[in-house]
Amino acid sequence: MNRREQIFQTSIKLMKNKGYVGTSMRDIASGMSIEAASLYNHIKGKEDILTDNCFELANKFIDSLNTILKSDEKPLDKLHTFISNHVNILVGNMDAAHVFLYEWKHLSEPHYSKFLSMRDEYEQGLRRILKDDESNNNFENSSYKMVVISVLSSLNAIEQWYKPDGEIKVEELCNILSKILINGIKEL
Amino acid sequence: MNRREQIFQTSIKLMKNKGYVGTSMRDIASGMSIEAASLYNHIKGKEDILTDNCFELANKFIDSLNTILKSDEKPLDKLHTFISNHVNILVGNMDAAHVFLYEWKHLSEPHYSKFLSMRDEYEQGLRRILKDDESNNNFENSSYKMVVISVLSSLNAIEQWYKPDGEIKVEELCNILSKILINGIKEL
DNA sequence: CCTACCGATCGGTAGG
DNA sequence: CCTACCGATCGGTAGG
Repeated sequence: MNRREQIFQTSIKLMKNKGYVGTSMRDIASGMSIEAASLYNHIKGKEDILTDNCFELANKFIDSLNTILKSDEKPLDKLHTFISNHVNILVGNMDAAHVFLYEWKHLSEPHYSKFLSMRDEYEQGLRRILKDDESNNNFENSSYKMVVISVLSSLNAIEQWYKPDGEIKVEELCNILSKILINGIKEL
Repeated sequence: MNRREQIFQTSIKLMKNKGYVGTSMRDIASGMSIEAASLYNHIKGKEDILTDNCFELANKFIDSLNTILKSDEKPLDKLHTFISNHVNILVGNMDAAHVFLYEWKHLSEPHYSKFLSMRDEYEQGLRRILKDDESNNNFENSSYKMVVISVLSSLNAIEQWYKPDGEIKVEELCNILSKILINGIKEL
């Protein structure tokens, strides 16, 4: 891991606890036992950290979505794959996911707008998958936004409680969440 | 509404968009067309705003919980009431709820610890209600934390998409969410 | 409710 | 990677 990646990892951990604005370059430097000025040999500025982190994850989610949309799986299988991919991205990037989920609003333009449009693309993708699954195409149009956000919120909540070293394995996690969510919406 | 309440309302709206740390006393003053120094005639400091907001909502949730726990409703009805109360508190305080949900980590001690213990109390209360409902007492002990947080996250997501003036009414919202969540967990 | 101001800290730069 | 430093802004106070 190079110096730049070390700075990112240190920053993300601090920002998870103190927020993006509440984490100073001196906090980050101190966490790496160097001076704040030295950070600028590896990154252009504080915003680099937030921007790179947010889009690295956003790209992973969008890549996953596009792979699913292009595949020839059956709709219900697509939904399973979507959930599984989403969970795996989160679990594989717990600290980064927290900053991605809760600090993106501090992105400056044009990143802010770009991020929002990627999030929208992702939500529309899940909506597409849900609509193609005929086992629940009987709920009203106005409910889709709610269902999509509810499902994503439940999945994203993993970041709040899941311990990668705990007793629950990732596969088990995917299975339980798939059951809860698919049962929940199929009879709407 | 007195001056203090106006300051709170202005602050909460700003903090929803820019975060607690990212919102300065000068931002708040500017939003009220006064000088920053004048704010201190009505509040002791910036922390007042966050602390009061977080505990006002925390108390509403805990009060709702205690009323339900003391009632003699059947377990499944308690669950319905819990969901309905939770949704109504959120919908009745959309801006405040956002700050409550995402800015509490900037609380200083002893408020920070107090807040966490209240959140824990609320989660344990929902766990109690779920356990007493025999229609889903068949899922494993280790799943409760996950189920509790998933349910709360889905409910809290309302704050992200619900428009109080939109086509979906609060009662309808409670009904749909009850269905999704109770269907989702009953077959676990 | 204001003017005037405080020490502390911010992100970042110059220069080595 | 450091020392030394910049202008801007922070939360907050004194005094009226």
